[in-house]
Amino acid sequence: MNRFQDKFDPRVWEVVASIPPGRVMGYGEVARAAGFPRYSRMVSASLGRSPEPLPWHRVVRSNRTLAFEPGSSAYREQSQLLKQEGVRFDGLKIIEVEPDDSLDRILWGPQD
DNA sequence: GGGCTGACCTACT
DNA sequence: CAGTAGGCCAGCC
Repeated sequence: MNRFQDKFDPRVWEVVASIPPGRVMGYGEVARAAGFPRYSRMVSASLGRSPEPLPWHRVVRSNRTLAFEPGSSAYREQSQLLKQEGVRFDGLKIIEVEPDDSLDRILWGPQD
């Protein structure tokens, strides 16, 4: 009964909520992580119907571009939210900021 | 049942 | 690296 729930599946919710700030995941990646390979389209449908506020802006296409039409209000909103978290853009493509502890190491020393 | 749609993906050219 | 083609799955006529 591993079946995607109508409207919204809590497993998708958990996966999306677990994406740390400054990092992004593809729709397909989220689907796999939630246990539903090839359900990328359902992930997008779920995000729009989430009952709770989710960091939906951290979910992007597998090619590292946003899923909205460039210039649309949704696109601007998502890109702004991502930039606030330190994500950089090279035109339409996202330059994912590495988990980059390089700076942390300089400031705080090796974590280990 | 058949056909179209969508915040998609992979493979191939 | 960009563009195209075919595949995927649930929801709604």
